[in-house]
Amino acid sequence: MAKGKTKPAKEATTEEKIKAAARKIFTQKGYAAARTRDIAEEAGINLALLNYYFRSKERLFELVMKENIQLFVGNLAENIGNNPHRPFIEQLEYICSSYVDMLLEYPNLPFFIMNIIQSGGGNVDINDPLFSSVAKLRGVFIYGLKEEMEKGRIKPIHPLHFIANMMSLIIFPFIAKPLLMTRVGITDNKEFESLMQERKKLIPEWIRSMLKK
Amino acid sequence: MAKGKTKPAKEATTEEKIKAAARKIFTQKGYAAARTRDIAEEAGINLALLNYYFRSKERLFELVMKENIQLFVGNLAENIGNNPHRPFIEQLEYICSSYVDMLLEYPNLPFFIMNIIQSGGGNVDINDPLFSSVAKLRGVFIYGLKEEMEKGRIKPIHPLHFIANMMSLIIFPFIAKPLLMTRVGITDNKEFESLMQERKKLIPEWIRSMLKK
DNA sequence: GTCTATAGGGTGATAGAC
DNA sequence: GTCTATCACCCTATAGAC
Repeated sequence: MAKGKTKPAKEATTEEKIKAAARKIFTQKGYAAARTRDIAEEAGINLALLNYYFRSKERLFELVMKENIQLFVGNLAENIGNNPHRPFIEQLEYICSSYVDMLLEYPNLPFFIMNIIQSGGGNVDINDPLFSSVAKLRGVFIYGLKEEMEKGRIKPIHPLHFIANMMSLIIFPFIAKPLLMTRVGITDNKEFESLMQERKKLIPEWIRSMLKK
Repeated sequence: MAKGKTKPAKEATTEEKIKAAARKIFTQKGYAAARTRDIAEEAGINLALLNYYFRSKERLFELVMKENIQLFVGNLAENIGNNPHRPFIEQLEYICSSYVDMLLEYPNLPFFIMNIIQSGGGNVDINDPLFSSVAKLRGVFIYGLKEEMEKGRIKPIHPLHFIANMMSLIIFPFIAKPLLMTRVGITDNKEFESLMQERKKLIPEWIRSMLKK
């Protein structure tokens, strides 16, 4: 049973170490600024091994990229898609909460995504199935929004404004973190994180008040 | 009068052409991904000339960077600073309007700034005088916010949340433009721009409703 | 000032020993 | 599988002719 080529998954295998290091470096610096030597060093292995396991820098990047995109939109879209009948306001609360949690764990993800959107590393198609898994989110979530509008429960708003506002309030602080902190005079990282925790509750409230008639 | 070493500024001088090309390429791709060859080609000149006028890629970048940062925070902060007694709500409206206008003209600026914040090209000190010219904005603007809170005219809010929300709503849509457009099914650039125009009025309204007691 | 040619250094990738 | 050594290429920067 514990035979076969695949390892017992006890300790981190070399391949996994490289991938982990690649995720860290790529996510931190983007494709162009990241050097394979950095990744090798971070993984504590030789540069040649990187090309032994993964054929090239670009292949390695695309691997990391797809996993990052999955993180960024996949799980979320799936959860939304699986609960299509949850009340609109609860969907909203759920999204904010789980997204902020995810970003607290991977704070560099927004920069990474932004970087590839702007025409970053590997040949990214923004219409990739991965990205368009968000279509599910759009379908369900925007449908809920329109329903609320039609029933006259909220102020009319263009879907793009709504989506933009929600994403902005959730994601942007993580991108602008250094600027925000110096601007407001915060130096402690813990303080920033606890403020982000606050936003999990605050953002839905803010959005609700925006939509109030 | 029209003598001296400096040109009559009739046609674009070579130096200016290079700088313009550099701004375009650097702003679009960031420091690491930009190649001096791209810049030279964009400027329609030989690569050697780039090093003749500006000593190195890094010097050229720092030049562009400082001008971009100036664009991003300078003029705004100055205007705010020069009208410290304008009513709070008018400050807010003015900021949104002029910032969106500026971003419509330089839509890649947010990407550029975020890129150097994340540890981009030249040795950027985020406590640079240029950045801290924003201190002026902070000083005046946050003061206005606190005053409103003390007078009980708005709901209490942490200054970071307030600044973050304002910046988010203004800036983020320009960063996420491609994603937003596919998500909502917009293909025409003009439509996106006119939606951004709408936001000049909408954002202050949204923020006001957030702060309403 | 502007060009061609090339130096100099770094980066991704591979050959080959172990 | 893992390493050392090295190649081939690309990119920045400069030398030198015009």
